Amino acid sequence: MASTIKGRRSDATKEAILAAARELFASDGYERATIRAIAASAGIDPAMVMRYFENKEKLFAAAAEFDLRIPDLAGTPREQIGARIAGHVIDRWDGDETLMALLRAAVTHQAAADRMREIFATQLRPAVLAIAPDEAVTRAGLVATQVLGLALTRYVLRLPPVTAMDRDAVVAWLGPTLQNYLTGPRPGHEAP
Amino acid sequence: MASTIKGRRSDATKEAILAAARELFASDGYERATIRAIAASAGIDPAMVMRYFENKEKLFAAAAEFDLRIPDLAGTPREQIGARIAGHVIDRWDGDETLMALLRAAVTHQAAADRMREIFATQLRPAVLAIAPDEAVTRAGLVATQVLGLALTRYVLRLPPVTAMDRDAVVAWLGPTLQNYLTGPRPGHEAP
DNA sequence: CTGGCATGTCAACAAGTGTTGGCCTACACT
DNA sequence: AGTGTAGGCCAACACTTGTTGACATGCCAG
Repeated sequence: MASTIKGRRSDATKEAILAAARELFASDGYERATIRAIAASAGIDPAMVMRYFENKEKLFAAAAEFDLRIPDLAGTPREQIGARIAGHVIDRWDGDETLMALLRAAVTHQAAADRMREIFATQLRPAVLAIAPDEAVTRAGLVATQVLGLALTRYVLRLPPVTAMDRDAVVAWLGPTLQNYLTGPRPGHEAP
Repeated sequence: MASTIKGRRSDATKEAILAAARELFASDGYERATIRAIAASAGIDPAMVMRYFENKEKLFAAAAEFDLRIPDLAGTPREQIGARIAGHVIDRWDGDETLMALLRAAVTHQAAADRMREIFATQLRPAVLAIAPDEAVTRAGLVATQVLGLALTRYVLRLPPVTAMDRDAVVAWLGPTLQNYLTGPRPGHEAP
């Protein structure tokens, strides 16, 4: 039996398939991204895709594995948390098309939407809980509305004024919003 | 020749097709909403759809005609504009599934995304221009990020904490955000 | 009644989909 | 050397899609 020391040759093509899948799921969505196109983009036969990932559903699940990499906010001053998150979102989104694949697919595909909710529940919600235990779940939901709204209009719909904003502008505008959602008073419950 | 006084009988089925199309485009997105399913939902033959609307593309265009019905804000006090818009969004969204059809389709379908940008340019942008001429286009874009983000998380992804918020909570949380985007100072340009 | 047009149905086409099984090739081990 | 096996390709399957053309049915004018 071959040793597992330096990885089998198949691991390379498996990774090539995953890269192609992420790219096509991101640009075309779940249904338009065909197995044949993914295979062609990876330079192999469609049957290979089925060999390594059983079916399209599981291929997507493997390609849509995603870590938000929410930064540790313990060190940052409380009043800068909003800006910090806004900046992080921009940075995280630009380098990785996985989240776009997930977002595009989640809109029409059940499993992708489930995954999105799962990421929310296991990654965003706990992070918010650490910052603002009071009404944490609602606050996390509000952050999601603004952050995903930015992603939708900027990377998917490409609304001109939103794509035109540079990193600094996004941080300057969205920072205060996120700050308020995270640490602002609960409406109707102003501090006395 | 038949008089056009009371509309031809075909207008009824044409409207039935449009209603079914809106419903299926809204719940399934562009590619998953098949002509056959739309026809079945309308209780007629698939060929009828082609007779009345040439092809799927044009059927969608007809079904996705949409008016945001942005209320006239001349009467409302300037500091309540944000809350007013937030409330209007919730109301407008619940009664009409056309916008959901548009949103779901826009994510994977080019023409739908174009339509979305067009609605932004012809309906939202002018309304913002009337309120805040300074930096109006950017402000309109920011409003779009928050409003579409709410729509996405609440009606499409159905993130539990977002669907759990009632109308009042949405207005209370999003109102100030929209207010700031519309009438707040331009970041880095605070009034002296 | 008879023609003609609007309204509708049926069956089929060509293309594209996910998926499968058989076959080939090259390399690692004995 | 021979051989087993992992990696890869080809052709085909069953099915669904948008779309089309031929054929039926009703209704109104003459």
